[in-house]
Amino acid sequence: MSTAEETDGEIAPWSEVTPEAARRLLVAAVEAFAERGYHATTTRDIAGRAGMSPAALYIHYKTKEELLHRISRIGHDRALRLLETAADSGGTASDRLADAVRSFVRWHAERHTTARVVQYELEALSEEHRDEIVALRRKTDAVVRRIIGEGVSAGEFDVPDVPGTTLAVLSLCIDVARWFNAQGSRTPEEVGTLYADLVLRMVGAQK
Amino acid sequence: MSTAEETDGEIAPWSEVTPEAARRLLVAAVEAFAERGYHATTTRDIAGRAGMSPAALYIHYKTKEELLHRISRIGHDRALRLLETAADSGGTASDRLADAVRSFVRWHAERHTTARVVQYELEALSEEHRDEIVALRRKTDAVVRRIIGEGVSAGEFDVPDVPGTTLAVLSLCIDVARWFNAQGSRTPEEVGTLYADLVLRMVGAQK
DNA sequence: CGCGAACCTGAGCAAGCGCTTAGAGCGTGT
DNA sequence: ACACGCTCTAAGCGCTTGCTCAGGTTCGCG
Repeated sequence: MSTAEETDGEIAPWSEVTPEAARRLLVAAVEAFAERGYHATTTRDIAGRAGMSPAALYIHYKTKEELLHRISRIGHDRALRLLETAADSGGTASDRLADAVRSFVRWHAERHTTARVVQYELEALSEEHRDEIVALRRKTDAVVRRIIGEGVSAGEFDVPDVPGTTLAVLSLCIDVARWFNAQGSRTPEEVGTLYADLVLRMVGAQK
Repeated sequence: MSTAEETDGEIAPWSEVTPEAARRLLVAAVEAFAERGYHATTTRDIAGRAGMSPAALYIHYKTKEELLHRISRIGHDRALRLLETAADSGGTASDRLADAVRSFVRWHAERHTTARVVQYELEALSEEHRDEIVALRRKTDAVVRRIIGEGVSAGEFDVPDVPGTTLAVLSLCIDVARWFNAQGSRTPEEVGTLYADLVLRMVGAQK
């Protein structure tokens, strides 16, 4: 019926999570958190989806919150790496910004289940864990701001308010996780391309 | 210490909610839902904030979910009216789109507490209630799409993908509720102005 | 004054929550 | 052969949850 590897219609990149039972629990938690939200999800539901008893969860994770933290941590790491790869590739600022937006958006669409948890359940984290995640988000922000700043310096972009525009660009991309529907008519690829174009317009990139 | 009327630093527009005790409960619920989320909020917390016993809540509302529905309904009505007012005012499509975005964004920033509940707690609603709210959202979408469509017809805008761009514009505005911070450096007015400019760029409006 | 309606509280119920514990099953090293 | 460590379960503990209900207070109105 459902293999542990198949979620969101693609191979789930949870290979770093071992052993296999811990990964199954984590994937189940992602699905449950995305569907109902962290607080509305019970540990019994998570364990059930993973085909285990409720107690099995606590062999691999100390608390329900630790599960959320692990998910959030891995997701943020992945998203940040996507952006950094695009930012460090060669090409003009326009190329790099378009690349960054395209891959960032594609990730949020393809893996919207994960992204929803990663982006919208921050407040359910403990204080220390939230601080750690917020630091990752600031890095994300810095990467995009740098690209836009370089585009302005190079005369490629026309942006009166760099921090504000950075915020808007990231906000636009992140919100894809909220509305994207796999049953909808747009593929992640299409949304990525559309958004890259829109963002280039926002920064007044030369054609 | 805290009057019932003062929330978000402005006069709360909950005047349609009577009697006063029901309004106090509703305002308390908005605050609590915005802070912790619907599922993490207890009826005891809501009643406590309103200075009442837990049982008092059930004199004015049948369930906790009814409270959420009332909040969501009123909020969506208000947001939709803001957009319609801007859409029906005279002027070019650019003027109307800028107006719509500015007031819509300003509302999401000024009343981000309410907006957060309105925009991010849809899934906690019962099926019928959610259907009702989704219908309002479709209306919202239609208003913005109409403005953009008219701008394209008039030759004011250059938009290859009208539905996609509409989605992106609304998504951008709505997400303000998530990140806006009253303690931050930007006023709702400033964010509205910035966003109106960004959106005009997105639709390729003539300068 | 007295009556009824509207409003609110204290106490608490049934259900469900996160999490714990005792112990069973089983593959592995010696 | 056997003890060990790892994984998992059945049962359930203590607590909190949404919600109820019997009863008290307050008020407008005759």
